[in-house]
Parts: sequence; structure tokens; C-alpha cells
Amino acid sequence: MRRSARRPTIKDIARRAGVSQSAVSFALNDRPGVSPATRERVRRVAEQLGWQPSTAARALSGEGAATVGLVLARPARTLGVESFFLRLVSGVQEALAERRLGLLFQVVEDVAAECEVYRRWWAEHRVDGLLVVDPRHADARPGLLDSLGLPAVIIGGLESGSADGAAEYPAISELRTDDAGAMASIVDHLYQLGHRRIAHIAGLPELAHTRRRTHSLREAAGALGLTEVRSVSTDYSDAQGAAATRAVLDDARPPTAIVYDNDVMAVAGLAVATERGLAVPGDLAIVAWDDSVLCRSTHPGLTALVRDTGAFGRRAATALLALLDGEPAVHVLDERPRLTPRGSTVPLAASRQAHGKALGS
Amino acid sequence: MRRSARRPTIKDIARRAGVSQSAVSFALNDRPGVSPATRERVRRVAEQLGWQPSTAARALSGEGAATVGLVLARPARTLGVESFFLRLVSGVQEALAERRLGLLFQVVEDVAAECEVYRRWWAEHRVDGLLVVDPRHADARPGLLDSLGLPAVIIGGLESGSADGAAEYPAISELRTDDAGAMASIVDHLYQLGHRRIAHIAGLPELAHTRRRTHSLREAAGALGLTEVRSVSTDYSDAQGAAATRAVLDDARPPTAIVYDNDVMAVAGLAVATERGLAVPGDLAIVAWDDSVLCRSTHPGLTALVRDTGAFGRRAATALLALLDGEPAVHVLDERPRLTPRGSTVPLAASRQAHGKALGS
DNA sequence: GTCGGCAACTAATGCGCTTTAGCATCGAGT
DNA sequence: ACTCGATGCTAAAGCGCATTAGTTGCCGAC
Repeated sequence: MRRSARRPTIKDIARRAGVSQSAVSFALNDRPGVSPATRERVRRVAEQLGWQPSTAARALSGEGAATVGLVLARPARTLGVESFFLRLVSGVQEALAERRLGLLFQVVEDVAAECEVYRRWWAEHRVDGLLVVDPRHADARPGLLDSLGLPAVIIGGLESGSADGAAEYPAISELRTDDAGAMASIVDHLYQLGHRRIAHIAGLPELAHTRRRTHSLREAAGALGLTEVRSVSTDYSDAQGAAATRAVLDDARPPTAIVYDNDVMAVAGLAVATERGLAVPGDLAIVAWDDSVLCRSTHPGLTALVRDTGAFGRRAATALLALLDGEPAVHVLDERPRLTPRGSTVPLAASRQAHGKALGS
Repeated sequence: MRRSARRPTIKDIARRAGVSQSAVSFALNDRPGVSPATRERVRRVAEQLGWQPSTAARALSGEGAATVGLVLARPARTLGVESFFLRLVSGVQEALAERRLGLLFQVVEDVAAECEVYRRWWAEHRVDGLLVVDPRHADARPGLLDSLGLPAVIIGGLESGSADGAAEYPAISELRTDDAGAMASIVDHLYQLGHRRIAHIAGLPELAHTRRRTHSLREAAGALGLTEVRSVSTDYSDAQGAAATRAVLDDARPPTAIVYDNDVMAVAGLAVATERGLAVPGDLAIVAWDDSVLCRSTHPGLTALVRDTGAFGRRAATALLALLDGEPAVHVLDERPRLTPRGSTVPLAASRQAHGKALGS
């Protein structure tokens, strides 16, 4: 078995450059105390040897682990089609790469396990900061991370209420999604198409954004004088999406438009509608929250709320970098997603009015 | 700004337990040299203090970084619906969790960047081993990792040819997918349904498994005396899947069955068929390689090749753990995925024979 | 009764790096 | 001429752990 090549250390560089180790350290970290000539020479030797600082040694001497963590708490069952995360992570990495930060990623079953991971990572000195996803109502994680002194960015934002721009915790930022604005744009869109009865097939009720969307639907509908709106919560799965669709369609006064909290359920809902002989968009309009290839592959294509998930991740990571640099925590609102109309919602004039039954009062 | 609580160290434990630091180290690492009583006492103190070994310190004293790496080389554009990876990673973590190993995850644009990441991780001492995905024809990565002395598991396996069980590199294992067996089962299934002209909408041509599948299709078809089979390669996107579908359907003698290398393209292909007025499965049978919610949400449901991706990831991680323990590299063949028939392929008797045109000669 | 040998520990070293303290050297100021 | 203060460097300590080389105390063997 061939031995692995030894990694070069600053000692090797020092020897080759004919200086002390500390001089090398100064030179490579842009610290004063070395002449420009020496600095340049050391740099060249380091380059030539392919030297990279050992993160372990750096971490040990107090520099931090050069790593941020991201834990995804999802039961394995729910990991279905999840285009969101990979794109988010991809964006995150773009921002992290500039600082050569690594991303420690873990999938766990639930939030309790997630908290354990945070504790362990903290004690093990593994991460400098965290990206927290799927914020929940009365979320215990920000408090925990604050007490551990780990900077973090809450991706998605916590509650709807405290949009004050002030930080509750000194080292925990929030990147909020504009759920209220997005929901308003959906409701407006549907209203203008003539819809008066709207159902919202939501995701997990404990998630903060589910609560925000549910709340915003009621607000937006109220502003337009609509009373026949309802939200039903699910676990985001196609099965529950289909079941919820059947439930709302079985209503005495069924909705003429359904808003789904993810693409998977929207597609499942479309299947249910087809199964029942309901024409989409003629008898039922469908809107999906979050676009993906699914929304484009169906017949008709599904009107969807499009956001640039990569950019979202990039902004979240950038916010974390700012925290790591010691800047104060911020609460920022992300840009509003755009509603992209497709075949599943169509102006009244173009829809099959002839049926008469298509739209509510 | 509140200071973060100090992490307990082995020194704290030593002080509280009234022994030396080395005794603590021995006690906690199950090394001889301490009495059972002392060992127990030290353990209790450690527990009480919530002590966890600092990975940085461990790594520095030669114990490895307690981390494995996984790099995904995909242009951001291609990160569409990718249920496979999250499930794979989820499985990987289950196996890693037992040893408290972390997973360093990175998304990059291409294989060149991937290799750079490997080099950097090696130099930075960040990982003990790697999981390599998307193995390619004439892949440079195994050679690189071997020269760096980093153990690795090639997920999916390299070439079809060298099924000799022997390892080319001493610390690089392969977990092969049984593409040949799976393709044979698909072809058999279609053959028994009466199909004689089969098209294969493949993925990226440079991927090893694409080559294996393409090759296996020819083999399996040849064994049954079928000559009218073809493979078309794509980038896995819905767009190219649809385009390839149109291309093969435009053929003078179009296929009566299409096998898609992923679920996204299969759904896109179904949409194309519907668009053209082709009945599925009457006029065209569709098989998807890899199941997901997509295949279940369409009408008809898509016959798919189902594999337990979580278990696959678990096996890969387990193979890596074995390597890290110093066991020799192995080349193992993973279990054959099961073909799950759904509405998109139906026995001849049940399909719309009346049309006559449904099946080829 | 002495000594080898073992059990149970402690002391000390090193991993690769950052950082503080220390040490020459040199030019400028008085 | 001698000091002062930069400047450019080296020596050494320390981060938290594993590990190797002692060090003690005790028991059995001779």
C-alpha cells in the first residue's frame, strides 16, 4: 500500500524559504512584520509546494473551523421531490466559496435531533455558524444557538409579527420570505380572473411560513371582500395533497381555485381534478407555490410562484458571512417571488364560460 | 454581546475528577491504564460537563478529521428535480452517524472544480475519505484520490468491463449498480408485452452508467433478436427529454416503447405523447428509470425502476467506513432495482389492440 | 527481604498553526 | 556618541487531544 503523500506544512515552507515559521505565518496571513521581499518569496514557496493551511490546526489556534453547518430535519419519507434544497445549497455554496468555507450538511429526523446536532457541533468545535431552515412557530432553535454563541441565519424568517428590523438575538439574522406579498399577488390574480372561492392546501402547520401564508390568505381575501377561503394543512406529500384536494372539492361549495404550498401537491391535485372530470383551468384553477420542472411538465402547465432559490441561498450565506465578520444581526425581507401564469389559471374570457358552473357567485 | 459559553476540555474533566489529563484521555477512549472505578468516574464527569472531543484537536493529533466529503458536480441549471441525491445523502448519514462522522458537502460546476475541491480538502486536512458520485468514462478522480491517499467509494461503479472483484486502487472501493440486470428486466418486460421497437432516452453520455445502460440495452435486445433499438443521450433535463422524445417519434419506424433514464424526462416524454395524441400505454409504453412522486402523479402512472436509494447510500457509506478501518477495497454489485409496473406499460391483452397500430411487427 | 513485574497513574511531547514576547539591526534625533 | 523607535525577524507558548515515556506502589516470586 502506497503511503499517502505528506501534506506540506509551514515548517516545510520555512525551511525552503530560509525563514522562521512565524515569518511564514505572518507572510501568508498579510500580517505586518515581514519585508515585501520575504513575503513574496514565502508566497512563492507556498504556492510551489501546494500548501494549504490545515483547518484543524487553524481551528485549534482559535481561528474557527472555517465551516458552517446546515441541518435538514425531515423524516426520510418526506424527502421526496425536493428541488428546493439542492438549489438553495448550491446558492449557499457560491457565497461560501469566496471565503473557502466548507458546508457541513446533515439530514435528521426531527427538530429535537437537529438541536442535538447543534450541541454536538458546538462542543466539537466543528462549525463557526449555522444556516437554519424550516423555521417554526415557537422555535427553540434560535434560543439554543444564541446560548451556544453560534451565529446563525434563519432562512425564511420566524414570525410574521415582529417585522421591526431589530434583532432579538445579537448574532442571529433572519432572511424573511415575503409570503404576505406573494399570497396577495396570488389572490389578486385569482380575483381578477373571477374566482371568489379559494382553497389553500398548505404544508406543515408548525412551519412559520405556513402560518404566514395561511394568515396572509385570510388578510388578502378579506381586503377583497372574499369570505369563502380556507386553508388545509398537510405534510407536503403528494398523498396528503391529493387527499386534501378531494376534501375541499367535496365541500358543499367547492373552491374554483386552489393554491398549493408546493409543486408536488399541485401536481397531485391536478391529477385528482382530472380524475374527477374537472377541467383545469375551466372548472378549477391551480396555483403552485414554487416552480419546478413538474409545473412545466403537466397539461396544462401550472401557474407557479417563481423565486430564484439559488440567489436566495446566496443571500442567506452572505448574511451569515456578515455575522461571522462581527457585523450586527439583521432582519431582512427577501424579494417577492414572481407569479408566472401558465395554463392552469386563465383569464375569464379565455376559460370555458359556456359551462356556466365554472365560477362561483 | 454575551460571550459564548466556553467549551469544556479534557483539562476541565481532569481537574474535576482529580486525575491527570492523560488518565482522562485513556478513560474516555477505552484504553488500558485506568482502573474501572476511575474510568467510570471520569465518564460521569465528562457526561455531566457535556464534553465532546474537539474534532480540531483530534484531527491535529493524527486521528483524522472525523469527516467524509461528497462533491456534486452539476451545473446549477441541472439541479432541477433531484430527489435521488437527498435520499442518497439521507441514507449516507444514517451510516455515518454511528461513527459520529460529519459530511462535508459541496456543489460545484464541473469535474475539474471537483478535483480542485478534493485537492484542497486533502491539503486542508478536512476529510478522511470521500464518496464519489456520477462516475464517468475515463474518470480522473479515482487516480487523483489514490495519489492523494484519500480512501473513497465510487458510487455507481466505474466501467462495466472489469467486474473482476479485484481493486485497481488499494483504498478505492466501488459500489456498482446493476444496470445490466435492470436494463435486461426492462427489456424483458417490454418484450413480453409485445414491444419490438424500443428507444432509450439516456442521460449524459460521459457518465459510466449511461454507457452501461446503453450497452446493456443492445445486449439484452440482441439476446431477444430485437434490432430496432436505439439510445439517445441528453442532459437529463425535461427540455432535452422532450426534444429527444419528439426526435425518436419522428422516426420512420417510431418506437412503441421508450425507456427514460430519469423520472423528469419520462414525465416530459409523457407530455409529448399526450400532445401528439398518442395514447399511453396504448400507442406508446413508457418506463422511467428511478421512481419518484412524479411517476405516481401522472395519468397514467409511470412504470418505474424502483430502488431503495436510502439503503444504497447506507451501503456506500458503510463501504467507506470499512476502508477507513483499514479494510481492503472491494468492488461490490448492489442489488438489482425492481421494476414496478404501472399504467404506462400494460399487458398486451389489456392495451388497446383494436387500433392495430399500437405495436410493431 | 529483595527484586522483577504489573497496574494505575502522571509528565511530557508533538500535531500545525497563530500569536506574544523577545532580540538584533539600523536610521534618525538630540 | 548614545538613545529611541521602528523594522524585520526568531523563539517560544499555547490551542485540545493522543501518545509515549516515565513514575509510583504493590504483590508475588525467589
